[in-house]
Formats: sequence, structure tokens, C-alpha cells
Amino acid sequence: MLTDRQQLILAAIIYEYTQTARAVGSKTLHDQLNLEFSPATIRNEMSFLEEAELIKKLHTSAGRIPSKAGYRYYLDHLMVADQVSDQDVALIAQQIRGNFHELDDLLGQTARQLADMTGLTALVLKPKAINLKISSFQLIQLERQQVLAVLATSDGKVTSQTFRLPKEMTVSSLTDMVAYINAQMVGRPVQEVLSLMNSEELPVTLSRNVESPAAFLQLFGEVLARSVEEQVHIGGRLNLLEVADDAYLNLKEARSVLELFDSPQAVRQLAATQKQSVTIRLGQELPTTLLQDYAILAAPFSVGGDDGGVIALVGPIRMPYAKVARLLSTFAKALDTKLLEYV
Amino acid sequence: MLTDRQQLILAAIIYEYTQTARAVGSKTLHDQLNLEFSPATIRNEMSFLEEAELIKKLHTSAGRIPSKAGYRYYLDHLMVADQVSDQDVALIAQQIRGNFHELDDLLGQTARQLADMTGLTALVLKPKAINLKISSFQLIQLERQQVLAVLATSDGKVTSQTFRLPKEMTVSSLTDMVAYINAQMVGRPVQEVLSLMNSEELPVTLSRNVESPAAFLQLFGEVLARSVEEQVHIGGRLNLLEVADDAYLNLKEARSVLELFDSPQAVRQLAATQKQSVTIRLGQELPTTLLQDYAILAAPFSVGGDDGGVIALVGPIRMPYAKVARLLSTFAKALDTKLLEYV
DNA sequence: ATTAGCACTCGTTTATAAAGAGTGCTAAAA
DNA sequence: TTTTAGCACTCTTTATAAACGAGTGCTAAT
Repeated sequence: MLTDRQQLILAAIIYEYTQTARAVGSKTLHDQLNLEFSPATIRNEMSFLEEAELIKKLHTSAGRIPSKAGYRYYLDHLMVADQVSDQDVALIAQQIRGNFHELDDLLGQTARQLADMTGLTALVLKPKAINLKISSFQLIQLERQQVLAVLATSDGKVTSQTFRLPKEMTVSSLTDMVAYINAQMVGRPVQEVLSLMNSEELPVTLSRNVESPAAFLQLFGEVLARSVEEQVHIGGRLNLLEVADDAYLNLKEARSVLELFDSPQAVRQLAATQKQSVTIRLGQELPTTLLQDYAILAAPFSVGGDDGGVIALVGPIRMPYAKVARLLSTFAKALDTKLLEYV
Repeated sequence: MLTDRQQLILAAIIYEYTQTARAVGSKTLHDQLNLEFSPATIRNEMSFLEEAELIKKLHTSAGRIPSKAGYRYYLDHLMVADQVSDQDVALIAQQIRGNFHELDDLLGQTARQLADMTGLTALVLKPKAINLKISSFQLIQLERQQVLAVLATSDGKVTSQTFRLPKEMTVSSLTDMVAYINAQMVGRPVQEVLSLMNSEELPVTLSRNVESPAAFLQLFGEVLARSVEEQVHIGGRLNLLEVADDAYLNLKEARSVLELFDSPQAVRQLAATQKQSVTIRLGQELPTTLLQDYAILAAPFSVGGDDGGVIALVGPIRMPYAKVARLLSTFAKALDTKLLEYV
């Protein structure tokens, strides 16, 4: 257990280091923060903190920097959430309140805005849409056997796919069934319809309406599946380059980190969180060694009752956690309320 | 005018430098390429070439590297186009021949493939689609006054937009007009229809069918306009980072270059070309100072008779032009034939 | 016209020294 | 017992100088 003074000093070191990016020494700390005990005392406490592996030296005669364990301790015990300025709250609310036809537009815009405000990289994962409902399903004939299937869902998204009808089939032979689908399925959750399709029930019903339902079912299923595909929005990707403390960066590392964020699966894995509030992971706690020098803050949100949405921030371990965490949770809350509209 | 030997030496310097990324000296050049004249002779010729500003020294006692004018001379007079290996031609043809529902999928895939094969950044600009035809236009009612407009075009693309009907209007009141549009407009070029709309003609006709055509026309126009929006595909964006000769790169520069390619307008401007074959521009010939150390190769292609498509490559000035130029024109040709399908 | 020879240049590497920031320890002060 | 002043010591950073080496330009010989 750390004494109050030790905690104070640890927090001070993290504060200083976060600001200046330089190892902080006892004298600097004393002068900078007007502490009422001497550099020598600070040195003594520092060697205790170092013993506890909460801070470390880059070399024998250097000042201290926080270790990853030190950040961890800080996050778990010392951090006091910054107040988000009223101005910022207003800004966030205003932006998010805007009118977006499509949920994806809103989420993309949110990611961009969060990235801008923090200077970090923002991730927004749309949840698996359990409650997403079918708004309409239509077939549109393009030419001869070319048909366009269009599925609209309650989040405003339109999924479409062209396909070729088997020779003997005409579009009009399908209209009954399209009508049936619209009568029966509109307003029902996509996921529910998908499971209906697996459970023989729908196929049986359909076969009364269509001669060869198999091909059609496959098409319908494909479009349904694509409409609930999980999607990832990223804002401020290039902020990932701002890890280095100097003006030059390692080409290979920079490339691999940026490449990592080109893979939606990888991003999804990175941002995953179970907790109900902001979760912070850093360095070796992250699932990839590529991000040893990064930290990720993640907060859940829900879309119209569906759980599983995540809004997250990625940045260098040395970052102003208090401020950033607070901003993130403000965004998460704003999304939570706004997204009740997209049921 | 350069003598044959001077040309030979200039080409040799460019070759060596392209391979090794190091200033090339007279002795190295002699040894490396088994030239039948001595280093001293080479030195004499070199000082002539330097006088002509085709090559330069980084400092007094260093070897020579090509100047931008040197590259220019090489490109204009000396470059012999490499043969693309049959294997590569086959690969390209095979990939492009694949079946793509949407033109944009094909172009995106092409950009990625070209980038992979060259290690550079590939740009593909879809031409202003003069001949793009309307395949179908439909309205789909979502709920009460929410309507989804869907426009399918001959390139396989589906453009959709939700909008809200004025209170007094019902979807069914529009069906006549949708039928009219499909009867009259399907198969006609989007651009033609757009100009019809500006020229009062269509509005007049429509007003016979709809009570308040203004709002509807605006919607139709918007969707039409979006369907012919020019689009840019980029492959291998991160290859832009591979300019530096060493393992470290300048953060600021790297960022601004990558940011540049986030703007479709900027990309479009960069790739613009009038010529009928591969155009190569480098350094100060490019429209932005950000790309002083880059070269751009651009080749036109057409989509079903529409001119204005461009496929381009961006990379460091020091690159194997012969090989890369040849690959690019192979791609352009492959696209030209393939795209006859998307009329 | 070509080439061997050689002095000269200038960036790069290696070596050495001085400066500076910060520590750890000891002994005195509180 | 806790805190602090003092000081020697460590290790990076910066500065200075010397040795190295790739490559040039010029001159004189081929």
C-alpha cells in the first residue's frame, strides 16, 4: 500500500511526464509543483516507488518515468475524472443531435468528431443489430433476367444486390412472395427472420408461394445477412502516427500499426469491452504486441436497446487519461440517448 | 545534345541509383556494369552531364545522383519500356476478367492489385459517366411519410435516399409518375436526363402527372446527381510511406502526404491527364509542393465509350519507371476492353 | 581521346573530453 | 524517527578533434 505522499508523488510524476514527455527528476518535480517537502525526500519516495515497479529510470542517472504498472495504479486508484467543459458538452450534443438519415452516417461523424477533439484515433463499433427491423423488401427488374433486390432496415440503411433469375423464372412470378414478405416480415427484427429461415418454418410457408424457393431464399438470406453486417467506423486514423516523442518515426512500425486498423476484425477485437463504463487497457494488456506503446479506452453504448456497441479511443500510453476518459464517456452517453431514435 | 556514351552513362547512373539508392561514383559504375572505358573517362563525361544539370552531387566529394531534369531526359529519350512478363499479363487479365456486379467493385479491386504488383500507390478515377444509363427508378414506402427512392444505373450501382413526403401527399399519388419515368427514362443516359430537367422540358411533362412536382423533381435530381458522382479508388495508400531511403521518416511530411490522399478532389487533380498514353510527371511538375519527391504516372481508359477515366501510380521519384510504366499501360488496356461490358 | 596517378575535399566514423541533469548515500538537523 | 543538505558518482548529451574513405578534378603520360 502506498502512503498518501507516495500517491501524490506518483500522480505528480505522471502529470509532469504527460505534459513534457521527459523523464522527471526530484528537483524539477519540487520546483514545478511547489511541493512542501524537499527534493531529497522526493528522492527517497521515488526509490520506494521504483522498488514497487511503479516508476522506472531509463538509465542510472536519469529522472523517472511511469512504468506501465504505474499507469495502471494511477488509473485504478488515483485518477480523478476531469470535468468536461460545458462548452464541449454542448458541442457534442449539438453535433450528435443533427439529422442523419442513416445510422452509419451518424456513427462515422461521431468517430471523426471524437478524434478531432482528442487528437487520438476514435473507433465506433455498431452493435450486432438484434432489434434491427425490416422496413421493406422489394425486387426491381433491371433487364431480362437481371433483378435487383433491395432491403431497407429501420436504421435507414439500404442493402441491395443484383442477381440473375433462372431462365424459366419471371419477376412477376415472385411478386406474390414479395408481397407476402412485406406483409409478414416488415417490422420484425432481422435476426428473428434469419432464424426463421434456418428453422424450416419460413421455407415451408414460402414454398406455397414460389415454385423454386431455394434460390430465392438464398438471395433473401444473403441480403438479410449483409444488412446486419457489423460495421466499424474510424476517425483520425493518422493520429496513430503521433506516438513518437520526436519528429521521426519508425517506418515499419508506423506501417504495421496503420495496417492493423485497416482490418475491421482486428479493430473489433481491440475495442471489445464488457464493462458498463469506460475500460482502459494499455501495453501488454492489449491483444496485440503491435500496440505495446498504446492504450485503448473503450465505452459501451446501445442502439435502441441492442447492446454491444462500443466507442473507443486509441492513443499513446502517455496521454491525459482523465480528460480523455471523461470526453469518451460523454460521447457514449450522448449516443445512448440519440440512438433511441433508431429502433 | 548528348553523345551516345553520355546517354549510356546517364542511363547507367539512373539504373544504379534506382537499384541501390546511393550516389554512384565513377569507379562503382565502371566495376558494376563492366563498361569498356575507364573511371577517368566516366568522370569526364559525368562532369559534362553535371554541367548540363542532368546529374548532381550531394556534396563536393560525393558520387552523382540524377537530378529531376536528368529523370526527365531519361523518361523522354532513353527509357525502353520493359516487357511485362506473360505471367503478369495473364494474372492481370484473369483478375480483371472476374465477375463484378458493380463497376466500382472492379475498379477498387484493380487499384489494389496494381498497388500490390508495383509496391506503389494506385489511383483509379472513374470517368464522368456520360453514357451511364438509368436501369430503374423506384419509390419504396417505409412508413407513413417516409419514402425510399432507389435508382439503379447500368454500371450496377444502386443509389438510394430516404426522404419525407409532404403531409398531403401519398406514395400512391406518385406511382403514375414513377411509371412514367420508367417508361420514358430507362435506358437513357443519366446526363441527358439531368439536362432535360434543367431545360424545363421534363418539368412541364411531369406537372401533368403530379400535383406538386417541384419537391419530387428535386429529389429525383439529387439521386440522379449522386449516381454519377465521380469516384476515386485508391490502393496501397500506405506505400506512400516508402519514400524515405532510411528506416525513419518525417512525421509531419508523412502525415500531410497521407492526408492529401484522403481528399478525392485532390486525388482527382493529381491524376488528371489528357494524353492517350502513359504520362509521367515528377517533382515540381506536380500541382502540389507536398509531392516534390514523388512522381506520378497516369494513363487514360474509357468506360463503355466514356472518356475521362484515369488509372495512375504514385511513388518516389526514384523508381523503376520502365517496368512500372509498362505495367500501368497493361492495366489500362485490360480495363479498356473489360469495361465495354458496363455500357 | 583516353587513362593512370595523385592531391584534395568533405561526409562519416571513432575517440576523447567537458558539461549537465539526476541519483544514492551519509551525516546533520528537526 | 523523519527530513534534508551536501557531495561524490553515473551516465547521457554535447562539443572537439582526429582518422578514414569514397569520390572528385586536374595533370601528365599513353
